[in-house]
Amino acid sequence: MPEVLRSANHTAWSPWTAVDVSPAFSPAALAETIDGGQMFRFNKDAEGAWTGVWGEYVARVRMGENGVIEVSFPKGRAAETMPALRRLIGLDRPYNTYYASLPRNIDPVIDRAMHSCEGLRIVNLPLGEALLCFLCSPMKRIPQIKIVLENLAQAFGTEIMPGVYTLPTWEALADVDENSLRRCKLGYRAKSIAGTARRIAEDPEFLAEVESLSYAEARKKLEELSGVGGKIADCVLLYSGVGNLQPFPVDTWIIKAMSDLYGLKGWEPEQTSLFGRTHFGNLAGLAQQFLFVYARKGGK
DNA sequence: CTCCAGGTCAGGT
DNA sequence: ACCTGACATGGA
Repeated sequence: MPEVLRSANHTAWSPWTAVDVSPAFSPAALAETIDGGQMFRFNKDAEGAWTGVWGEYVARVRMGENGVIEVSFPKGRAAETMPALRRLIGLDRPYNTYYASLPRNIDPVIDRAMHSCEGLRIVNLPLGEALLCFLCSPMKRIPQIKIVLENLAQAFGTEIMPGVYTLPTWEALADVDENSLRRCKLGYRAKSIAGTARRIAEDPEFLAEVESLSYAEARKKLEELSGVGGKIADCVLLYSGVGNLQPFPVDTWIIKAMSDLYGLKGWEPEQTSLFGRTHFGNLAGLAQQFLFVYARKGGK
């Protein structure tokens, strides 16, 4: 974590402001929403507050009294950052309705998973940023993904506050060779990022087109990119909001959860993803996130 | 030392 | 259509 963020800098940040939302975040839900594998750019400090960067925005978030979250912004930036943060973590979405629409009455597994993380939301990152983040993700633990992305931000992003860097744009990455990417500890994923940067440079409307397509078509289009298979395409679409809440990303944790909790022994990822979308309908991505959290906590 | 991690792809049946 | 190994890096 950058030094400037480690110690409270009262001149740089607005006072903490309570944001009352419904449903309320449980502490677990807040942690899982902003720092549980949907996003990788929020870091927790010694006081328990997270500081995060997305797009050109920076914000701090913490759990306040009585389960009400509190937020703080760079001084003078509250007016534009508050609505951006609300969009990022889904505060203006009807999650009470979403929760009531999941099949918890007929499915005790999803009911238990939802109880374990009351208030969980799905984030809405900029599409290009979600793509970059999940291209760094295969065969890495979440802490390692966060380190690699911080390396990329410091090497090729923009410093928008002392010690705070945005992720590089795809335009910026198009000018970076694969070996320079490897120095950010990307390993073999450097090739995917270089290839994707090249494709987007040749076809500047690529991401705008993805945003205009249906979920199924958008998924297919993203899979044209190097390093993007079904799982990463689903993560990119889910955590950017482009696929609404339909995508059901299937990783090793979801394979384990669906095998252990739903009896889908030996099912392939594509089969499992279709099962999720069929069983949970157009909120499959939200159900997936509850199951992901539940599986990682060992079913507690 | 060995094993595995929010997978994908190329190269073989 | 399926199956298999390779792919970088770091932590347990």
